[in-house]
Amino acid sequence: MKINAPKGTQDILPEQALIWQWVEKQVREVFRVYNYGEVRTPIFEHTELFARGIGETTDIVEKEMYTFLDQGGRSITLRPEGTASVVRAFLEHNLAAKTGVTKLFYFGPMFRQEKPQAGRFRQFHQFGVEVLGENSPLIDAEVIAMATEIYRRLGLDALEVRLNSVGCPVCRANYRQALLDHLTPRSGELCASCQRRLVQNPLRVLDCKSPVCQGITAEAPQLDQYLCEDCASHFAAVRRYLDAMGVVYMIDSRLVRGLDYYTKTVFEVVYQGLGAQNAVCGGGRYDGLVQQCGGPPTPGIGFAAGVERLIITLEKQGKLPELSGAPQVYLSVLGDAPKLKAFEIAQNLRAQGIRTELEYAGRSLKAQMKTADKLNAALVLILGEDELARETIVLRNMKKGEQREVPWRELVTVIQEELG
RNA sequence: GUGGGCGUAGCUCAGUUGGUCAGUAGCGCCAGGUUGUGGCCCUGGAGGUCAUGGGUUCGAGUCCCAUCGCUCACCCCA
Repeated sequence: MKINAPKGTQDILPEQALIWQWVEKQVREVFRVYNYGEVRTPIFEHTELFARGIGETTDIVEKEMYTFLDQGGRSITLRPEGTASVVRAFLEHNLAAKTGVTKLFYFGPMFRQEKPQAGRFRQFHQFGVEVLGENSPLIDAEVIAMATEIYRRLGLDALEVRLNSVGCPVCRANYRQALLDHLTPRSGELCASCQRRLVQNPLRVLDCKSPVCQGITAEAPQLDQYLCEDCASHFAAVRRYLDAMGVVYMIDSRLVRGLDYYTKTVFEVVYQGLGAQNAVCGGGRYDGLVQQCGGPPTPGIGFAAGVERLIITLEKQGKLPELSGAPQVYLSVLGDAPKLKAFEIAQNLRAQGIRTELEYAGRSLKAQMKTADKLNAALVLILGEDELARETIVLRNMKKGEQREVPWRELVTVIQEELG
């Protein structure tokens, strides 16, 4: 029986991997200039971390986690997101003591047991940042600007930044009550899922796609009218800074993200061309999370961006870069006698940093040339018995279709010239 | 977890109302047309239990059911 990759997972083959490497390089460069340090946390954690950090009643914790008992009977969970782990590491190593503000980024796989669809996988990859210990709205604006900078750098356009504020626990509670007062009398008209949301997380009714529910919530009180003075002025400052930096965004008062820990600023970057799963990046402020994870009161803000969705967007926009995995040199060998010498030459070229492929099987020259052509090798070297006797090798420039015989000792220099 | 669509060679797919239907198809792969030379062209070749298991029928890739897989959407999210 043939074994396939588990549902919702995928192999990234060499050709695709070039794109991944390129994306990762660009992303890392942005993080570098913004002075973020990388943190690599385990991909599994004690289940309790996510339960407490993300929120017991979120969909992620309730039904999407890969959880199992290890040999010692401890409950372990494959991380469904990055923030909880980063906060855990931040506290565990007391990073707050090292600098006033801690700016971290991560890049790696996440796991959620959902039914796969376009742009959604069970193992998917995110990069993201977390800033811990900074209250200033300036950092909110910087984090959002940095996210847009990444997409700009990758050449993407037509992305939209959606921005909102969900307030703090105090003003959100007030709003929640006001919303309940408005919705409860009309609960019978809401769609089935919203009737459930009304009990579990009323704010989520706001971003229901059902026209009926949208109609009802259109007349509902607006969250921004309930923000307390601190939250309102923070939100205003964030917008002011974004305006000043020239970041284009739209206020989306229905934007209420699904994770419990968000406070004040929330935002998403979406690309409409992606279908139902159109968010390429989501984040916000989480001023209560560190404390909830057992640390001192510490403000935090961050975002997470999906790599698969980013690459799909690149594809849809035709922005994939031209990347080559071709060898620079293909070394053809004719007959048995030159084999060892050919291997020596190949090893020498590799030591010089020249990407070199070697014929292993001893096929006909024609077959070897075809392979070299297929691999898109820039140069082909041919070593047969004649060349072996003369201590030379034939060097063929595949693009020009020209070739000449080169003494072994000049080979590296000549190749470097040919490769430009 | 719920619903829709799909499942024929490595890939992209033909395959007519069930009766040589298993394709001379394209690309790819291998070999040959050159004794030591690619891209174009020509010739030949390998490769499929038509996802799997039942059923209907004289007869099923073609109809029905189930299972599995893929896919899209809902839920939710990156």
